[in-house]
Amino acid sequence: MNGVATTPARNDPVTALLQSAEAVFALKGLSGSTTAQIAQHAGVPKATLHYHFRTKEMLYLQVLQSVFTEWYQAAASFDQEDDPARALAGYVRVKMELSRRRPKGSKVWAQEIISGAPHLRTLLQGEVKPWMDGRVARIRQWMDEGRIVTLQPEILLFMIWSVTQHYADFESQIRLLTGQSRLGRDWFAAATEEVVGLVLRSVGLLPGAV
Amino acid sequence: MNGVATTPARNDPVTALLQSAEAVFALKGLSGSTTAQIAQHAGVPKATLHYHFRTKEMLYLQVLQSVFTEWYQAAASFDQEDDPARALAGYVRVKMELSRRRPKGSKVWAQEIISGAPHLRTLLQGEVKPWMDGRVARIRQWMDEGRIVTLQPEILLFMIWSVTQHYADFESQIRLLTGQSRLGRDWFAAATEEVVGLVLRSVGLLPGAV
DNA sequence: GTCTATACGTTGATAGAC
DNA sequence: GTCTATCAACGTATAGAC
Repeated sequence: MNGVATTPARNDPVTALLQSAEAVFALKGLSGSTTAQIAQHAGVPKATLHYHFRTKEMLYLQVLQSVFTEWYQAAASFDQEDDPARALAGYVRVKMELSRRRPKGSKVWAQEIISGAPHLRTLLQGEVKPWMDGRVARIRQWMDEGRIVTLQPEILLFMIWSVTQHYADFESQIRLLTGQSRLGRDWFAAATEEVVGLVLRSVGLLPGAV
Repeated sequence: MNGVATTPARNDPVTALLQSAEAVFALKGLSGSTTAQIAQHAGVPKATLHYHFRTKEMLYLQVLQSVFTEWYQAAASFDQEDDPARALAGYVRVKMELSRRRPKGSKVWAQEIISGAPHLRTLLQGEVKPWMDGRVARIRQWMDEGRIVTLQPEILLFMIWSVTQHYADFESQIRLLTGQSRLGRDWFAAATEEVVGLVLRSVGLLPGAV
């Protein structure tokens, strides 16, 4: 192909097309990607793509939806702990693991948001917003109980999202600046624990060294 | 135009084209943007674009270079203070201010990185990397002197970049989740101080509430 | 369900008048 | 320097054979 790392195509053309679409959309976004690229990457003719997904946009929406579903399930880890340190650390670790395991999905999401989120408006308002409001209430309770410092809860969530997704979205920059050919599992594990420490200290958990 | 907020065109076609290019590239990236869109947004015929910038890619490179130059100058604030709290707080404030003032430039940069940074390889290795190495040395010194907690310095820089640029790149998501039609100056100022607090606490500066 | 062939609009870039 | 007109290449999507 053309700059797109080849992924072995599954026998199932739908699965192969979804995977290939995620890879191609991650590199060029919706409007910059072509159905020819996606089809070639999946090892099927263009017409097969248009048979299973009526339009390029339909395929794109399915990729976005799939990424969101996985993120949404991962977010459940936030609620499984009462202790703020455990809840936040767990959430950060899950998000970092998703950045490592599915960086292309994160990149598709990021480019859609950067482009003004025209295809995510309803998803953000209908599903992400209510989830966030619930988490905001919990964070506020921790603050009221004096368990974490007082701040605008949304800002904390934005920090966690931006820092963890950075390791997926800006992976090429990180690689170039740290001189790695790819972000391996060990490096990622070490970075994850550093990020956990940063996040916990940032809300006043963990003792500072000063 | 088509989803692109109209910016009044300058009399100077080159300036108008650079501004319009930044706006259009921010929405669609290099391959998703068309010279027709950029020219129309600037209020000039396509041929005028190709007269002043030989190819679409040349125009794109000038936008990227311009964004980098501004970021690089802003980064000087990092060195003007010996005290880590002042240095870090100042750097965060400058980066947040740039996210507010020039969000489109940040978005162009972000999409280029997400796409694998094919046009930024030399810039990142030749200019950003050396700058980072210098800053890493300073951070390490602060750690050795026990003024901040011990961590991988690069991770701290990545956090500052991701958190501050998030307010430019993911602005549409933030707007939808916080119910604002745009991120105004006052909201941004408040968010900036929250972020400053998060960053300072994350390295053990500022007392935690716990 | 899968493919080849193709319709038909859009694209980057230029030619050439002013 | 600026514009209108134009072109060859490429884009999405479909028709219709197997």
